[in-house]
Amino acid sequence: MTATPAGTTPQFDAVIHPPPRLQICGLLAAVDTMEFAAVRDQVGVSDSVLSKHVKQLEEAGYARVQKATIASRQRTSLSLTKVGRRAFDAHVAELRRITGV
Amino acid sequence: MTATPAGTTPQFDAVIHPPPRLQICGLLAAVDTMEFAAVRDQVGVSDSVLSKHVKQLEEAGYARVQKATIASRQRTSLSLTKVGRRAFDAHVAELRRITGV
DNA sequence: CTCGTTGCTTTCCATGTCGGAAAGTCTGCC
DNA sequence: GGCAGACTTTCCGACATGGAAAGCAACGAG
Repeated sequence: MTATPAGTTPQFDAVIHPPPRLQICGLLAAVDTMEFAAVRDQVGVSDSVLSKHVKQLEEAGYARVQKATIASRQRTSLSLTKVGRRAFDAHVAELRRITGV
Repeated sequence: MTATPAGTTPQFDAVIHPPPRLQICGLLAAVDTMEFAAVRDQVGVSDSVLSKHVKQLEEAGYARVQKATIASRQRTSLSLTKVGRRAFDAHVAELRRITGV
């Protein structure tokens, strides 16, 4: 077994790599949960585009979408799953390896 | 002016980001020059694919292709230009920012 | 109860990018 | 002149992406 510094086995992940999704994961990795609108604004994409990317992360089992109706307003919050967090960390480790940190 | 730690202004670069090119740049950034065949093998792509990616890096002014006939063998060596090196560093800085190092 | 609005989702579509396969180019050797 | 080596370019078919617009569900207003 090849031990890796951070404890993560570097692994390139095509689902995470594309710019918009790398950003989404980066944002979600820093928090527990973030609202759809906040992510959309931070990433700078349209509703439809964010929705589509989140869907891909969901299908990969990396993200979770929680809908709630709070104060009679629809609130959709996003978060990374445990698996997603690991995949993200592994991908980042791989990027570091590739870019020769 | 927003100063950046490493002295590089983070800047996402779409020419560098795609996996194959990120790898190529990563390899070239670590050396002065590397031979075409060596890069091809490290990156794990075919001649044609490497050739096409290198061409894109060349057109962006990031890579240099030097052909020489040494010992009656064609030797094509690749290297990053100063601009390419800066772009790569800036892109890596941006990746770090996004992935929240 | 019906309508308009908010907040996403899904569909449609026009581009773009990618990689594999195959043909092409260039150079030196036989 | 013909052939091999080392890339290059061309020709696709397969996807991936984003913008625009139509869909939907849940309210609040009238």
